[in-house]
Parts: sequence; structure tokens; C-alpha cells
Amino acid sequence: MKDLLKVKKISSTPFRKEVLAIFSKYNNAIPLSVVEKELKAYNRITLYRTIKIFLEKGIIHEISISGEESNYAICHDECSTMAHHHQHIHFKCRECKIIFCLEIDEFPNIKLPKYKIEALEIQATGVCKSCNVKLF
Amino acid sequence: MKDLLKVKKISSTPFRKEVLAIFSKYNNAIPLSVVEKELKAYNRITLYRTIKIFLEKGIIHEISISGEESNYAICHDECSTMAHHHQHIHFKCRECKIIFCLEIDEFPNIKLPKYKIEALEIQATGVCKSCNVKLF
DNA sequence: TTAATAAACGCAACATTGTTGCAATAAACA
DNA sequence: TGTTTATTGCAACAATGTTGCGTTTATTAA
Repeated sequence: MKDLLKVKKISSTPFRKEVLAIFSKYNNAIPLSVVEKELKAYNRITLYRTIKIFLEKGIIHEISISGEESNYAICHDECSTMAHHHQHIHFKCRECKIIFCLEIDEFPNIKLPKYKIEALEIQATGVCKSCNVKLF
Repeated sequence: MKDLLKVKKISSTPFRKEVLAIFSKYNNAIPLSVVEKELKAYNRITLYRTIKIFLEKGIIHEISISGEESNYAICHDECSTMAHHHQHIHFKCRECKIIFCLEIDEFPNIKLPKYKIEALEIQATGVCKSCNVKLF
């Protein structure tokens, strides 16, 4: 297993490796409060700087939903500038409250004459697959 | 002209009327920093409480874009719970930086077997109509 | 492997953003 | 127009995010 941090050309420190391991462990997006609880040696400033550089290097991406704490998730595939917006949507389940990235086959195509659309960010809310099963 | 505040069943105070007038004046979404500058008598606490109640009553809605200050815009039409998500998308122009709501004819339909999608929030980035003209 | 260099860490100190209790004040309603 | 109810704004605080700087750690080249 190769070191993603080195691939992204940033120093591979114990702190960064631990943060990365936490994101890798989850299959869904998590807020900073979760990262904080999982860290053995939590330091607020270092965590903010780590998140900042992870965002810049495209290691993680931010998911903003109105009125909620920001969530972060690992970037799968090649998640360079803006590209991740074209591959998946963000889904929030109103039952389990979990937010995660969801690959979709047909990415919607919005037609807007005279506008140039370069990126689309889609947030969906509803009931996820596993909660849907539990409800019946 | 009828008083929107009374229609929404909240007290019609000078402060709230002023905030509402500022939102009405703009055709685009604005952040709190803009409201602040426009207010004759700015009070941080009162503004936060005003924004909070305007959001609750569906007078304005929040537009969250990753890594940016939240923007707020007046709710046109009947903007009750979640309903506004189905009527328009949010567009941010990379040239003029302006964020605004955009009515679209065909709202995209995302097919996700076993999922129940209840609301879609779409953020688009690109070049708006007027900036597109200026570029050529 | 080790020394030199560059980067990251963590503390202190601060800036910004958001919240709450409470007394004074203003709006709503009968 | 007086009584009730809600809003305002101050103080005080909590949470979130930023910066300078000395110390420590990782990287790179000898």
C-alpha cells in the first residue's frame, strides 16, 4: 500500500496519517467533531491545518448542507480540481442522518441557454437503501 | 403592498422591515456581511435572530457553497418547507462572483434504485448570461 | 547513516461567528 | 389606551477559525 500523502507531495507525519486513517475507515462523510473524537492526540490547530491541506491537495472534499456542520469525505478516484462534482452526488438520509457520496450512472444535464455551466454540486435528501429496507 | 412579516405571523418591527427591504432590493443572494453594511443601525445579535426567524418562516433561504460564507436570498413563490429546492437551482458565476437563484424548466430527475429521494439541492458554477456576453 | 534544510507541530494570543439570560423597550391585541 | 406579549440590545460566553513563532520532526542530499 503506497503512501497517499507522499503521492500528493506532502510530508507524511503521524498526525496526518492518523487523520487519513480515520477518513479511510468511514464509508461516509464525517464532521470535524467525529475526527476529533477518534484522534488519540487531538490538537485543534493542527487538525484545522491538516484539513486545509487535505482539501487543497484533493485528498478530501467538503460537503456543505444548509444549516449543518460541514462534513468531509475522502476523494475516491481522481478527485482533482472540481472533477469530483461530476462523478457523484451527496446523499443525506433523514433516518440514519448519514451523509455519503453516491456514484450515479447518468449525471443530470441542465440546459440553460446563454449560460455556461462548468460544475454541478448536487445534494440529495431522502431515505437511503438500508433504512428503506428497515422501514418495511 | 401587504406586509410579508404579518403574513408570516411575526411582529413587524423597524429592524425586520429594514432587513427585509435589503433582501428585496437585491436580485441575488447576499451574505450577512452585505446586510450588515446596508443596515443603518446594525446590531449583530438582532441580525442573527432576525435571520434565524426569517429562515424558520420561509422568508429567506440559505445557500451553502463549500468553502464560502453562507448566502441568503428571498424566497419567491411559495417557499414552504423544502419546497424551494424543487423550483430552482443556485448559480454562482465565476466571473462576477454573484450567486443567485435560477428557475429551470426541467428539474433533473435522478434515478437511484432502492433509494427514496425527497429533495434535491443543486449548486451550479459557471459563467452567467451577462458575463458570457461581455467575454465576447 | 547522518548532517543540513525545510516543513510541521503546538502553544499563546487573537479574530470571527454564533448563543443565551435578562432588563428595558416596543408591538400587538383586546 | 392599557395590558399582554414579543423584540431589542447589552453583557458575557461558547465555538470556530487564524496567525506568529520557537521547538520538534520529516525530508533530502552528502
